[in-house]
Amino acid sequence: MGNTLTRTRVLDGAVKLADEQGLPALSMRKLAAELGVEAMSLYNHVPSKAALLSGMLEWMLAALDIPADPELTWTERLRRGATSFLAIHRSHPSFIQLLTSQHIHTGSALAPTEAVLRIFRQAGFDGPDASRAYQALIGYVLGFILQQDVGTIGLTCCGQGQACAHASLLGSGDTEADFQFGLDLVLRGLEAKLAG
Amino acid sequence: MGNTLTRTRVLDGAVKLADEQGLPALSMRKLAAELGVEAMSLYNHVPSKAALLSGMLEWMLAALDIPADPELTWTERLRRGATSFLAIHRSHPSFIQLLTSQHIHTGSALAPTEAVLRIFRQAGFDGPDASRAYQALIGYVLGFILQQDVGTIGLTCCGQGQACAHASLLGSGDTEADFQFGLDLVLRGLEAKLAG
DNA sequence: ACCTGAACACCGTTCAAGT
DNA sequence: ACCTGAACACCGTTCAAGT
Repeated sequence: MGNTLTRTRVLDGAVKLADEQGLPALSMRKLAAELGVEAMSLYNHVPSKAALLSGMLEWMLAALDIPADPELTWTERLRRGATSFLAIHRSHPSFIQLLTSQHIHTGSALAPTEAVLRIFRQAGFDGPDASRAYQALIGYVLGFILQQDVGTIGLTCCGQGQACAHASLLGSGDTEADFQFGLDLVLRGLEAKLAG
Repeated sequence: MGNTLTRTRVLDGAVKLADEQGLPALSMRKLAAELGVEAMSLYNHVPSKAALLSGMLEWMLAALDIPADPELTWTERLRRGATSFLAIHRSHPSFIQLLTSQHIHTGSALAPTEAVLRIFRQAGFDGPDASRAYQALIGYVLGFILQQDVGTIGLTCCGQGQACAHASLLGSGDTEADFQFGLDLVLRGLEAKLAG
C-alpha cells in the first residue's frame, strides 16, 4: 500500500495540522496520531521537532515567487514578490511565526533574499543602499502581516467603558488595499531615493 | 522581611528571567525557583502563564514614550516614538515576541495606538488614511526589528560552498542608521501623500 | 531500515491540605 | 489569605527491543 511513512508525508501532515489547528497545537505525538503511527516513528524521517518546523518553513517558501522577468520594472517585480509573500501567509497562518522562530540557512531560504537584493542592485542601488532598501521593504511586508494578527485582533476590544470604534479604525476592511498603500509608499520612496 | 511574594515581584522576576535566558526558558517552575518559592505560589498573584506573559508585555510597554509635545513636528514626534519602541526591544529581546503572541486589550496597550493615530489625525490624515498611515509606520518598525532576529541571524551562514559575504550584506553594521533610513522613507512618503 | 513501547525529564495546572 | 505537595494530562526525546 502507499501508506509508507516518508519525509514529505510527514511535512505535508505537519503543515496541514498547523493550518487547521494552529502551530501551538502541533506536537510530535498529535502529528503521529494524525498519520496513524507512533510518535517515535517520525524520528526516522525528521531528526527533531526543530527540524520539522524548519522543513515546514521550506515547504511554504517553495511557493514564494519573485519574478526576474526583465520586461517588468523593478518596482513591479518587487510588488509581485511581496504579494506572493502575503499569499503564503494567507494560505498558512503559521508562516510568519515559523519564519521568525526558525533560523534556516539552506538555499531555499537564501534564494529569495538574493533575488530581492539582485533586483535592487540592477535598479541602481549600490552595496550598502541595496541592503537598506532590502531591510525597508521586507520590514514593511513582515510588519504589516504581523499587525493583522496582533494589532487588529488585539484591538477589537476596548478598555474602560468606551464603545469599540477601534476595530473599524484599523484595517479599513480591504486588507489588500491597505497592504498596497504602504507597499506603494515604500517603493515610491525608494524610487525617489534613486532619482535624488 | 521584605521578601513577601507580590504581583510586581513576580513580574519583575519574569522579565529578568526572560531577559537573561530567553522567553522559551521561562517556565512557571523555573520562575518560582528563582523567587525561592514553590511553583503553585505564583498562582496567587497571577491567574495563568498567559496572564503572566501579558503582564510582562504591559510592564515593558510602560517604557514606551510617544511625545505629544505640540512644539515638535508630527514626523519628529513619530520618529521619537519609533525610536523609543526600538529601545524597548534593545532592553528586552522578548518584547516583540510577547507583542505578537499576547493579545491584550487593556488601556496600557491601547494608549500607544491611540496616541499615534491622534498624531496622524492632527497632521491632517482623515479616517481611513490615518489608519493606513498607522499600519505603514508600525508595519515598518515591527518588521525591521523582526528582521534583526531573523534575517541577519538566519543569513550569517550560506548554503553550498560560497563564502559568507551575506552577513555583511545585510545590516551594514550601524543598525541605528539602517533603522532611520527606512523610517525616513516611510515618514517622507507620508508627508508627500499629505501634500499631494 | 523502519517501527514500537516503556521510560526520563520536563511542562501548565487542579485540588486537597496545611498555616 | 497565602503557601505547599502530590497528582494529572500533557510535552520532546533516548534507548532497548522488536520486525
